[in-house]
Amino acid sequence: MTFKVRTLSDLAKLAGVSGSTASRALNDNPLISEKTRKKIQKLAADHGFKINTAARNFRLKTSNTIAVVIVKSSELDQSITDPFVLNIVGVIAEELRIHKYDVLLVSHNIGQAASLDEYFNMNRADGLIVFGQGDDIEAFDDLINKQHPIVVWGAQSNGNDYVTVGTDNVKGGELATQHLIEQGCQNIVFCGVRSFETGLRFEGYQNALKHAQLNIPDALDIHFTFEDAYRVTLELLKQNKFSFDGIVAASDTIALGMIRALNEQGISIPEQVAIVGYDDISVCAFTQPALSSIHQDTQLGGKALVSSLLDLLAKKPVESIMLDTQLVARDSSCRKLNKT
Amino acid sequence: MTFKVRTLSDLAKLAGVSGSTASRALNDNPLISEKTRKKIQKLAADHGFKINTAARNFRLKTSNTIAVVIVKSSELDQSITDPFVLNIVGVIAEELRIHKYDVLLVSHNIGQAASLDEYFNMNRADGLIVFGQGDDIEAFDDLINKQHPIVVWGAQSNGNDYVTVGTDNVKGGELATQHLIEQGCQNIVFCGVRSFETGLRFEGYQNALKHAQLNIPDALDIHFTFEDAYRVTLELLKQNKFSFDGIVAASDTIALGMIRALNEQGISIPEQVAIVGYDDISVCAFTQPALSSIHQDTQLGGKALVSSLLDLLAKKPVESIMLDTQLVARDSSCRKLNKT
DNA sequence: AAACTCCTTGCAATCGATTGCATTTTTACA
DNA sequence: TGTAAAAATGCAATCGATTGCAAGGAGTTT
Repeated sequence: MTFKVRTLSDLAKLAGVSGSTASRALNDNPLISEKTRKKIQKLAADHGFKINTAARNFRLKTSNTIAVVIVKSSELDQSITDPFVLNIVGVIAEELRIHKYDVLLVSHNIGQAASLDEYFNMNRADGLIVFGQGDDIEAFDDLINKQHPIVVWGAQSNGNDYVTVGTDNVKGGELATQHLIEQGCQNIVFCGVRSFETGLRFEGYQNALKHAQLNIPDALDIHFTFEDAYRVTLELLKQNKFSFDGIVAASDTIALGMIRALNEQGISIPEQVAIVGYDDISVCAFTQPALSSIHQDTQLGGKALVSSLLDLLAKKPVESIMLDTQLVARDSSCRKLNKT
Repeated sequence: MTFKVRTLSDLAKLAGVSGSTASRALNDNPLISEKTRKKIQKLAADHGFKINTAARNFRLKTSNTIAVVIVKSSELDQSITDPFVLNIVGVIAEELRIHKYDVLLVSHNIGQAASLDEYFNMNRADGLIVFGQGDDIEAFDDLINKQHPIVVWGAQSNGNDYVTVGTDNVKGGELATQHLIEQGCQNIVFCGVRSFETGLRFEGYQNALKHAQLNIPDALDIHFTFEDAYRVTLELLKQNKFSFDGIVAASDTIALGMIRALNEQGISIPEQVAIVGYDDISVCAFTQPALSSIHQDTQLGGKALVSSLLDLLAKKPVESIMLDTQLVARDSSCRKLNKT
């Protein structure tokens, strides 16, 4: 029975060489002769020796880790359980695995004292992918130190100098609204709490309404959860304050919660109220009625985030990316128009 | 302008003490006088000094990290994008953050040579939370080294000697099936590819049918995605091979995909076909018809996984946990029964 | 004031892998 | 065979924080 080979020098002793040789051999360094290399590599494999990553990373001042940071703007912010965010995180994890990076999953309260720098100071991550620009873009921007390799999911703000990857939120808002207008809606409401990203969607929504010379009602403040959307909508309906014939929802979760409430109150979709969601999460195609939505591709988005970050890490110049976005029209918004 | 305080000895120099004193001061070690401690802590705060975690972890042979490992049994295994899994991962991340642990998110192909031991050898994780017992329970069990602090989401297998946390899958299968029987279904089919966990659900389903002396049709092999469920169901319907009046789906994603296909073909739910899903993901309450489901509580589950793991790390004795599970009956399965 | 505590602080080794430079071994060529 | 060049290997320092042990200093007791 051989003894347990725990460290590099254990391995070296076993092979009758020095630690340096063993180290270089395992790293396929050509300084070491082919023969010695093979011998040591075989020995390592036979004894199930695995390099101590902690020691290695420490010595090399690297972490081989990318932190995916989900910033919570408030206690009510449920981003970390939103299907869209979780889905894109899944894509990122898979993508980074291919590039041999570890993924650290972190949720960070925007209130907490520390900035995101700590992940670098503490040598916990080589780079950051950040979600959640939230509603206070300046507070958010302060978190980001442009010296470090960071990519943010979202949109460019006026003064920000970090790299972003996201979709065209203004266009998304426009597309959704235009589509409803084309379906004959006259009184279209925007639903979703204000954040930097939803603000842009709201802007697009306003553009479309102005262009069609339609009235712009106050937006409904709804958090990004089924429950809140359901609650708020039901309340309005019961109070007879729901006078809209079209809804642009800031996310699919919101749209689905609203649909539920509308259905319960016997309001037909899309005839009485047409509705378009946002994100195009995978259930959309499978709800009843199927939910029209603005498609944000999680595969594309996740991969773009990763490749931009890898470029930053490689010191290559990186531009922010705005991915295209498009409307996927389904039953929840498509009226069979009678042309009279 | 003060110079950048990067290391502990930078800080020590600045304070005019030795590195050891600085280290102890920051760790609130009572060996150091109150006065010195406060002084150094203030200095650290003022200069934004953060301990280098990599160095610290290396010295202390800890990682302060829990790896959440999602085992893929095959290329078709989409676990990492399944809403239920992602949701519980979100809960775990939040919970571990409270306990000051970092979360490493890993997806691991069951095929790949290395066992899960590597995460310990390489000092990357202090403990593991593992998802995905898959279909080959022996292959899975081989991955788990009982010497290490590991908690698995799922069920106890015959020979396994690791700690599991999960819900009562047999009971879940039974509940769903009994419910459908009570609703008057005579020909109930089980839908979902075979895995260790779904096998147990299938067992419960069989128990209920046997008890009611009903026929047990062959289960339908469907992967855990909307798309596959939709495709398979549509195919059967078109070939007139869909002769069931009740469906027990192994997951909600499967149920939703099937509902979509049934709807499209004009089959009414629950009148012609009643259906119960599994997991009770949050959309269930908001689909149309609302989906009946077997509730698996992600909050409870996530917290139980974490607390069991923390106990293991603290060398406390830990028993596997089987959480209770229950049926949430909604429109997709509740017929207005006419008692004649 | 000597002797003895007790309280603070510093010295130096340690964790395991990597790497610049020095040293030894091998090869090549005159 | 002698010697230079090339190839292979080893020595020892290094990354930054922690900690057992030693040492310095203040205070107390007889």
